[in-house]
Amino acid sequence: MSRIPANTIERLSLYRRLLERTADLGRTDIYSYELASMACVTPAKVRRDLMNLGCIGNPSRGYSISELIGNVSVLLDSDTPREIALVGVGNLGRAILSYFRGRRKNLQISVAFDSDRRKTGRIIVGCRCLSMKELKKTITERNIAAAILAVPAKAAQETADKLVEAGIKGILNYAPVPLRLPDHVFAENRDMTTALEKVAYFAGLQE
Amino acid sequence: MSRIPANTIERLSLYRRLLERTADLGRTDIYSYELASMACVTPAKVRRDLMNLGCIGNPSRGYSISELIGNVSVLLDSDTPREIALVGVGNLGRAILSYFRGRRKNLQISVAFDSDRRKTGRIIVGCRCLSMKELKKTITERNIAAAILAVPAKAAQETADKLVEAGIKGILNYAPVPLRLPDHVFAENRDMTTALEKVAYFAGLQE
DNA sequence: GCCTGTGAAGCTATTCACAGCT
DNA sequence: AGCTGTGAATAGCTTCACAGGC
Repeated sequence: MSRIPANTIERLSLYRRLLERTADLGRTDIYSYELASMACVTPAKVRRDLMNLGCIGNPSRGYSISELIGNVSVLLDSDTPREIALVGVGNLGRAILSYFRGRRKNLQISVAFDSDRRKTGRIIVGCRCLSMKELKKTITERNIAAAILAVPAKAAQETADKLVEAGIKGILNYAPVPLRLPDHVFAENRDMTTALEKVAYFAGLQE
Repeated sequence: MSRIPANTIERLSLYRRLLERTADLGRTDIYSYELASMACVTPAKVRRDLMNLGCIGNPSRGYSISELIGNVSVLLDSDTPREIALVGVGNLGRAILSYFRGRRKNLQISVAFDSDRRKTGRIIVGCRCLSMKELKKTITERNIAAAILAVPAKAAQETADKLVEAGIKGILNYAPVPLRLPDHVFAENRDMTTALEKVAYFAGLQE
């Protein structure tokens, strides 16, 4: 499989959602400048992304929407629906559960873990919550490759270590600390404090 | 003001938190490789970042922690405490409110807005929630420069337009759609769907 | 004429590598 | 000896710009 830039992967995820909406409107083809306008990026970027995806367009009709959606899906969706694990069912964890509830079926949070006895064994926002003791066995047996980490900062590293030990290959990290992980585990950090400080900084620059 | 890369700004936010913890342990100086290890980045990156910050280190002692924290604070904190507005007090909005509650005083969510009558006029997670009608006046009068957008996808663009009209200069966008904004308004998109699909993709690559 | 596909150029961020300092 | 500061090299991403197709 050829090398597709991470930024392109992110945009392909967005394109797919935009294209699904466009297809629902009855459109069958789309020009790069139209998709660019919807995604708020440049047409050149769209064409380069679609080239990386392996799609070819037609100068008179643009790109086939169904072909684009299909190719993105081949790339982003596993053939078998992917299970995702959530660790940490606090305020943020619950918001994440409700956010993903009923979205793309190919990518569902299918199990959650928390150390709080009052949460374990229950179903929270439609998701079974298990204890931390059950984490390794569950993730290993169900062959879960990706997890969302929504635990407090001080528990983040030890929790990440458990996930790695269980065989996790990717972590979406909402804790405000970086994770020390082996090279073969992918991490995406979504620290809110950093994001807010960045926005405040750039908001202040143009006064 | 010289041009500091966005990635450096993000790391400086992280460095500051790590350095505050280190200072609490009684340390007064730190080497680039130590800070790099804590932040999970390379020492060269740390040195380059600190150079951009305008800090100079000493080969025998490293960098003065208090000087680093001071310089980051000059850069990231306004002289007057910044107010942040939150728009959308659903599950995610409330999680964000509770996350930032009691953190860095210089950067506090001081007002929230929602279109739901049952929420407006009340105090939710310690934050006054006002109606959308009060948005423009409140943000303009209090000169709020940055906002967090946590509304459903279909309300995102119109809400962003209202924020821009009120004079907002930066938006932290949690809605799963891109925002069409004038050039002078900074946006940081934190779409969870994209983030999760990216992690799932890269988690799948190393199997 | 207006679109796509893409080599080449341009830009930005990261890393190398080493002189200079203590 | 071991660190910092930084020019230069590298890598990665984006944009240009234009040949080619409908």
